Amino acid sequence: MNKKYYITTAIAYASAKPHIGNIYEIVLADSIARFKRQEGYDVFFQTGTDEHGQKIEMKAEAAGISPKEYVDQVAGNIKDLWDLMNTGYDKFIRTTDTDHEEQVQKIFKRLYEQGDIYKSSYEGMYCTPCESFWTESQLVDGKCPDCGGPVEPAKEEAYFFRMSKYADRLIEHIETHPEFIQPVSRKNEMMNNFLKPGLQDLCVSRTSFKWGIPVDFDEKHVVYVWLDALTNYITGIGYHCGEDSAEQYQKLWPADLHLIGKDIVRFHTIYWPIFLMALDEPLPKQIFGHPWLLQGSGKMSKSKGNVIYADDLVDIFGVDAVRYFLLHEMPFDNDGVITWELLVERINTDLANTLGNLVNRTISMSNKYFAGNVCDKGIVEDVDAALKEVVSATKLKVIHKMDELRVADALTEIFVLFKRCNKYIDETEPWILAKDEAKQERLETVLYNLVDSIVVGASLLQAFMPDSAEKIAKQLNTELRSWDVLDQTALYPSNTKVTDAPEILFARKDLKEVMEKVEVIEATQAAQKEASEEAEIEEAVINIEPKEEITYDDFMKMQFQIGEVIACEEVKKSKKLLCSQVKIGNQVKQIVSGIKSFYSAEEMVGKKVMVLVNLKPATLAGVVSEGMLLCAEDAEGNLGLMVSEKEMPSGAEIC
RNA sequence: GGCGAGGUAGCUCAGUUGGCUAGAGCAUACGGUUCAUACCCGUAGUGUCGGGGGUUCAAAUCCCUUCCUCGCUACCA
Repeated sequence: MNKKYYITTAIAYASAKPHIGNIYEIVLADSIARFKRQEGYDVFFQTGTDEHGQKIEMKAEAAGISPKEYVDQVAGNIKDLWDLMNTGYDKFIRTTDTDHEEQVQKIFKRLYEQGDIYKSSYEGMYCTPCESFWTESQLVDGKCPDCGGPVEPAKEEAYFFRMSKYADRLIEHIETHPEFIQPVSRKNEMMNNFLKPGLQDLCVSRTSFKWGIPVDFDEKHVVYVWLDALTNYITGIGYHCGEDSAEQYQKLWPADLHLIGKDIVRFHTIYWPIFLMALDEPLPKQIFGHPWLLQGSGKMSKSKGNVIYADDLVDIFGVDAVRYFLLHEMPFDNDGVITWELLVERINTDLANTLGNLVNRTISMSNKYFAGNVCDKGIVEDVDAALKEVVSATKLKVIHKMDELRVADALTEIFVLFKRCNKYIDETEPWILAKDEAKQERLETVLYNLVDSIVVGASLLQAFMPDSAEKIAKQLNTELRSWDVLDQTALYPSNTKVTDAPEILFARKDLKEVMEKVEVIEATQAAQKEASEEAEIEEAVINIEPKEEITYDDFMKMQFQIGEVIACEEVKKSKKLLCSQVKIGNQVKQIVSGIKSFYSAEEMVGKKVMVLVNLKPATLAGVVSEGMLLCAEDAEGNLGLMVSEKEMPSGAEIC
């Protein structure tokens, strides 16, 4: 029986249409899966969607439909995109699948019963989109350290997972399995920032929203998104909590590779392994946190309006060209860049010139000289050996690169083969042979060698560009070769007739024409963005969790006054802090605030702002702060200083 | 502030344990060729290997120092 290979992608969050950066992951996973399959592994490739959480609940509400209707829609879109990219996954799991939900409930209960999960309460700042609680000290600029969005104070009864119990075992595992976290720089980050300082218990339930998997023995609670989402890797293949798991699970688990974005490395390399330890299941063999695909100068985001979507790319360039670009341009541990210029350049030079033109010229010559008949006449010359050497050695080179997940390098190796073919044409000069009656058989042999080599190259290309590989084989009227003979040559059946009407595999693109199409796309996007912004303005209110009621006396404890900023400078050791000298009545207080990204030190001077005066002084980044400047915060976390509606003197009490 | 990664041809990067004239791809220039999607083949480059100092017969490669970029993380009343 063949060795199994279980590969997964992260499940996509079903809140919006994935952009090209998200598509990278599925294409990468697909290529690895296809490659392993080609190598003879019994591959299982799982992907899917993460469909619970407050953010989806809110989006659905805004759209006026139920959360389930909402995620059905988005999950459908995501699946369509995956299919558009020609990805051959074996299972598309959705966290709203009933069998998944059922298992998550069982898992939660089991962990609770064995004491790994305990009930307590949580008090802190909550970030809705991330569904995460943060301590005041974790906040960045008063905002969510993950997404930079606004947080609001919240307290809730919650279940916690005893992470600390398993921390030592995890540290040991990571240290004895250097391949576990890839690339290694991620491993250092996890060890230094989370594991070594001491792992905190993780809150694993929520009561603040309903759209999640209910905790079946405590209905107020729904299961925290990560415990829900991460377990998809086992529930999707038939893990049965507390009883015998399906045969499929026995065969496939542990996973050979979890392919994820570098932003969720923490959840996959710390929480997920610990959940598995608690369930007494083996850990996945490897977790690869791939880099991002950036557009031009910065990370793509909808708010910047610079999002490139896969379907637009496919419209212009075709599926395989986009796959090629994604796989080729993404380096191993740095972020990659995507621009229209690069896209056009890459596709023209590699796909149209090197590969497409090679196939085309070879077929044309076969037709022109021998009516399409390709025959091995066995008239060998020295140059043939050099070609064959490269062709037969490529397979091994590709294997080496793929073993290290260096997909881009593997592709490069295959293109070395095609380039060698082009060189071979120059060396043998078929058009000169054609003029010499005596050289006809040599010419036939040359063309045979070319066709044979191209078939090898196309077969190697299959995992990365399945359609194109197939098309090439079809034009050469043959089948792609099986993996075990890809280090051999001269297997093309002699006397085969190639197509007499070679189709252009990859058309050269004119940058100008492409940019014209891009302008149309961007205009459409801008229009959509404007429309959605208008819609947002109408609903641009912010609801925060109500705090506990206070008495008038409580209120009177706080002293608010108007203060005039008379001097302000940046706090050197900090990225976000401004240090202001604020004149309040006759005294001057030094106040540090995290508003550097919204106000410059210069523009602060002269402002009359609202100050909480009697706050206990504290030291921030080595600077004493004797109060607090009050700000309002919008949905994006932007801060606006509170100022009086009428001109008021410094020191005026606010009551 | 802590931890980590990195600064090498115009661009993207490779450079094993220090060793011959520092490499590849793309872009550029020139030459060749015409079967082909104005394509292919060849040649040529240019680089203070971030700056400074040191070890060594010899350093992009080791040590020290300094500047810059990036990632994670902390503080941000």
